[in-house]
Amino acid sequence: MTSPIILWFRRDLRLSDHPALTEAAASGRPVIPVFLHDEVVSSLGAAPKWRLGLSVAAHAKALSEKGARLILRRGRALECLADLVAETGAGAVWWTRAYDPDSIARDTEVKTALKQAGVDARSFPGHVLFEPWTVETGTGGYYRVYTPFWKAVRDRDVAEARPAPGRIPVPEGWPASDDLDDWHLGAAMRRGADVVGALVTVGEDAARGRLGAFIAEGIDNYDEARDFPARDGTSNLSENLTYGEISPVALWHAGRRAMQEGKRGAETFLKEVVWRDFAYHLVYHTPRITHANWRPEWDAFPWNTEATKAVTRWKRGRTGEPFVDAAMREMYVTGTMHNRARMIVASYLTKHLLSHWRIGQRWFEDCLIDWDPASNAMGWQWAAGSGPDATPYFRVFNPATQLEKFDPDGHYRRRWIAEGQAAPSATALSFFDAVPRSWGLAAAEAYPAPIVNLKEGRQTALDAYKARDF
DNA sequence: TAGCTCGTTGGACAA
DNA sequence: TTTGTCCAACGAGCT
Repeated sequence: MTSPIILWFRRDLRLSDHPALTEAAASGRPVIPVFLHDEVVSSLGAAPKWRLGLSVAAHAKALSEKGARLILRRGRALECLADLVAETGAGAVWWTRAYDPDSIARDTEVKTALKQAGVDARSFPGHVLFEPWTVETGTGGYYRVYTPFWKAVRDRDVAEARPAPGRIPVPEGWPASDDLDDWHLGAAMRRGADVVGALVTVGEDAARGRLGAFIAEGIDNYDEARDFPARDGTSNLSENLTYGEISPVALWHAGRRAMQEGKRGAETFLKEVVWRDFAYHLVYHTPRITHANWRPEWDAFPWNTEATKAVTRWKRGRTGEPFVDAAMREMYVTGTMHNRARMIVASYLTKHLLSHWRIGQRWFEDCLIDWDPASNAMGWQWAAGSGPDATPYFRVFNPATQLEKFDPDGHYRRRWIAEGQAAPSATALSFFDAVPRSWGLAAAEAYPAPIVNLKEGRQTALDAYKARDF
């Protein structure tokens, strides 16, 4: 059989360690790489959509260097693929599996319809280390707690990452393709692409370089340095993992090798990679986690669901709480936020402001270039207390104490908060360049007083949590 | 099966 | 300044 294989790329924009591509290239049949601006892409937030555009461009370039093309189409996935099958005579449509509910709904529809039409519609692994149905508790259920999950997978064999195919067989002619620029994937990005663009690391080669640098310089001290937001102590690879520019398998083996070489922080790093898998494990087994309280009894909790002034100030980095504001500004300017800072702003929103985690989740979804449906849902529900984690309700992060502990020299604070500084840093000033004029912010203004007294806010939250009647 | 141990990331306060 | 204890109590997962 020599009919072409349509290789439908989604969040797997790489050539190496790509099981579907490897098998397609090895088949000898022509391969038609495709990326669709489909219903799932349409629903992305501003920053992830913009960042996706960069990734797609990089992937198209990488494919062109192999003599192939990335065909772009816009519309519902099933219709686009059915059209492409008809136009090219393709006998197969292959892709890398996704595990979030929206993607599963789309993929199920596609697979069913294509199979009915006699097309070899097939999905492959590649997005996670361990597919959700391959990890089971002793009684055959799914894991709800991370540590047992980690213990269940940490000693598993993971196949080595596969190199990119040396050659990708191409069809005799290429189907028509949209022009990526016409998709305007960055149109909703409020802050200038030039601001964030200078900070992103795009594409498979760059991601691999980033991993190499982290393994060489960062992983040894990762367990300690990762907690300090002003230090460059993390891998920063979430941005690349999100779009599949690098595979979790590549991270796994790099981490394992580092562990064998005695690098101290290697195991902590591996655990973080597995946390990402755990998030996909949860989203697969309990898809409601993306939009509803994982523990339904929390539906009775009196979250504030309104867009209050306090919520607006949280979004705009104007709470008067330096750690919270620095973090929210960091996210607005760079499209990322340090992990510890994510916990702190989430705790502040859901506890001190008693606002619903969905508000924060949506804002993150709009602002983060590394937005990921599984990790974000899990993280927000963990912070709020409604998630699959036995976090006691009295665990309330104190942003002031956290600042003392994890930013003792004030580097993070000064990096992002210009007000009150005689000579503000360029990064702190860049926030005021990035925000819309309608926000009416100026670096020369006084830094706002705290909108919530931390002690009172904590107590209000504790009282509300204690009074919950479930 | 019943019992046991433990739970990513904390805070406040006492000693 | 540092260290220990309590804040509650449940359910996951193991034995």
